[in-house]
Amino acid sequence: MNDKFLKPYSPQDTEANIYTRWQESGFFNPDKLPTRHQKPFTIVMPPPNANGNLHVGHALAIALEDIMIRYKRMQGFKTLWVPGADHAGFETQIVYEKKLEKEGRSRFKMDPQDLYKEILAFTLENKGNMEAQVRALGASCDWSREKFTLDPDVVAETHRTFKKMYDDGLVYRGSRIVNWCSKHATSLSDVETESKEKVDPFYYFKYGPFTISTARPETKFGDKYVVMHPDDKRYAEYKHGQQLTAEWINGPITATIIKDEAIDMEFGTGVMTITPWHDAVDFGIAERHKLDREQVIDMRGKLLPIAGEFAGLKIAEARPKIVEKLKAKGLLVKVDEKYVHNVPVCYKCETAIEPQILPQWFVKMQPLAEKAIKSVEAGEVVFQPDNYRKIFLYWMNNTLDWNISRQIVWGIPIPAKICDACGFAAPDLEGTLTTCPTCKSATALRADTDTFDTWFSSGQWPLLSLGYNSSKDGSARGDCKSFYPTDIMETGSDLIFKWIPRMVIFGLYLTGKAPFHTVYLHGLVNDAQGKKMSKSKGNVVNPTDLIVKYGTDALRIGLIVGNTPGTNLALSEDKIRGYKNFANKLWNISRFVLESTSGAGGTTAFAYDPTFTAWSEADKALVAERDTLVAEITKEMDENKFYLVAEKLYHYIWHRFADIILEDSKAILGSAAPNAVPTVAPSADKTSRAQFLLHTHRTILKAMHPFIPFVTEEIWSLLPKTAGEQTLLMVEKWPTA
RNA sequence: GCGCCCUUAGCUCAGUUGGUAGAGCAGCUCAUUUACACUGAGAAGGUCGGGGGUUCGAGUCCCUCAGGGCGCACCA
Repeated sequence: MNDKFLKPYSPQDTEANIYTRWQESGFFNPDKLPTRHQKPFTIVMPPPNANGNLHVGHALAIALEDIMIRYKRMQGFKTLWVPGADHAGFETQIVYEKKLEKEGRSRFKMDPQDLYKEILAFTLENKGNMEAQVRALGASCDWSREKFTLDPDVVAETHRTFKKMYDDGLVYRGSRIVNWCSKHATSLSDVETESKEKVDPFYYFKYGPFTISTARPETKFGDKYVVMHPDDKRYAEYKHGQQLTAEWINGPITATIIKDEAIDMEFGTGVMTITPWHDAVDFGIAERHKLDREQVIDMRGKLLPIAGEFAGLKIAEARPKIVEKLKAKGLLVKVDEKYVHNVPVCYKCETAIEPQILPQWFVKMQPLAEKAIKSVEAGEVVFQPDNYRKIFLYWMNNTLDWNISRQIVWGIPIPAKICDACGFAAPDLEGTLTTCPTCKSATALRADTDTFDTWFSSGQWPLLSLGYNSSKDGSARGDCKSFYPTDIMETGSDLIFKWIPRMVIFGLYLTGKAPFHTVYLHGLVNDAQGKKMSKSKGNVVNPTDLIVKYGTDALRIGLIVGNTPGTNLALSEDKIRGYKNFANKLWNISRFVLESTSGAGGTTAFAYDPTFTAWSEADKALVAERDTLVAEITKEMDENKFYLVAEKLYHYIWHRFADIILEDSKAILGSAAPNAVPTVAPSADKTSRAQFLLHTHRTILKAMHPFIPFVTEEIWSLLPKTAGEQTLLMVEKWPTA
């Protein structure tokens, strides 16, 4: 028996060495696996943001994906787990802007190219840091295939997709209302906004013969359309298109009556004026009736000249002054001081979103969403847990065209030319357009300075990370040839909107195949009381700290047990400490098994015999019990019920194998070795029990390996091997009953 | 407003097609030069949120109420 067993198991002295051994074996790379590994099994890692440290949610994701991969690898699949790093466009730019702010700098005063270079350096530094943390978690991913979301081939392929979609009529440039964050000075997609409850005064004003109401008087300068429901009997005397004069903020205005069903007759007075430039509903009404639209607020949140004496003021300052003026003119009817409503805010800075009409690139969603719905309804993609299927379908049935232009530098540039003279806009991948094809102007034609929404490229990630290349249609397409479609997409449940639908859409659009057959969604990792971790509450748990204290194995299994897909997990340090004890228990079990089956002076009394079947009566029952367990957990592994498997194995190993079977074995096997220098043959009962311990010990190590890879691999390395056994446990066969 | 999820032992959670309630942690009582104190043995602890229904039988299926969480929403 190896002397290492004389000391307690030390994860700190073991894990890094084991990881090196795995990496040097080459087995993370599917092409280097032994020949029994033929059928591909693929997971693409959701690339962690390369802008900071991993949090404990990442640790859960890595643990889950690694369990899936290690299990399948042991079963003989040709496993590929593609690691990645995300430049995370908008998110990283915000992290960097905060850093600039602390240094008293601002991106608005910087040359965009310098800013890009600085963020790139920052990201590359964090990328290395992030990768080291992924390794520390034991991830058996193929680093030789690692992809960064700004790698040149990723950028080139994203550009080609943009062009293809434009050619197919699925991408267009349009002046539509978008979500504008005036702090970050960029537009945002609908999933990048949140709604927040606000209490504001709600004003009622006289507008010609009507009383209208609003929470935003500062947008009302240009309002010249009065809208009411066509069925509203109160206003039946007014006809659609009829004109009338109304006294308004800066003098009389000619107003036009519009009848539209978007109006809620129950709300307010049932009459409103519209501001199409700064309100999505109003924009919709204006679109339907082809009405004029005028900008009132500029891109930094200040009033434009249309506001007359109020021009140049910020919204917050202007609002009370405008109300004051209307009151003085006798147009203020009443004010509800406490009007509760939800306003959209930027999901990062909580600045109120100012809708603006901007020329941007949009993806036409409906035809793409229809394909995704069909695919999911046909069962080509299944969700774990199943209720996310409903959420997915609801989302796909209610799509709006997707704005993919961002006014930030950190991202993939949009390869397009825009003509400021005639409005021409089209992709120009090679940069060959120098004069506008429509109006022939050379001076008005410029390159688009915007970048893509990160999700435009991330949505293609299963393809991009596998080297998909649409320009070589029909020929070799990198790893996509053998590994696409992938098998499982494991990610956080919050990405059910932001990411999953886009991957399904792009996969179907570009290849006709959904990018994965299973979506496994994990929940949030909360603190021990089930409260969300946040910096302000001070309850954030850093995975690296836990690894240092308890070892990666303890952290991994602590994150898995009691964690069902889709539901949040309460993580307590006690739990992880308990699993550190478990790793040590396994260590001592190994020591006992080796000691009690080996002879004195290093001779082996009982060598592991894989073909042994002459079980004693007592051991037959134990073999049957173990085989039942193996059959159960194999089924549960196939169903991705890792929480059940981990718990069952834990219970069997500790409370059956160690507490009962090992204790009983002491009496059967005698004090230590049966006979160092055998004078009589060991009894049949002794042989049977010794073989049972040796067999079951190996079964336990193999079955636990996906969950606690380090300690099981370390123990495996200390076992005397029999012919046919692999040097590394990671490529041993998964046990069979 | 619409939708989804949750409510089971002190705490955190399991409980597969309906068939006599489970685990981990904490707590309690003992034991202890043991493979292992990173330990063992034992006991205790729940009318499964309330009410109603279906059924021979409901933690599980249906209805309803209450509490908690989350998501979506263009009532100006």
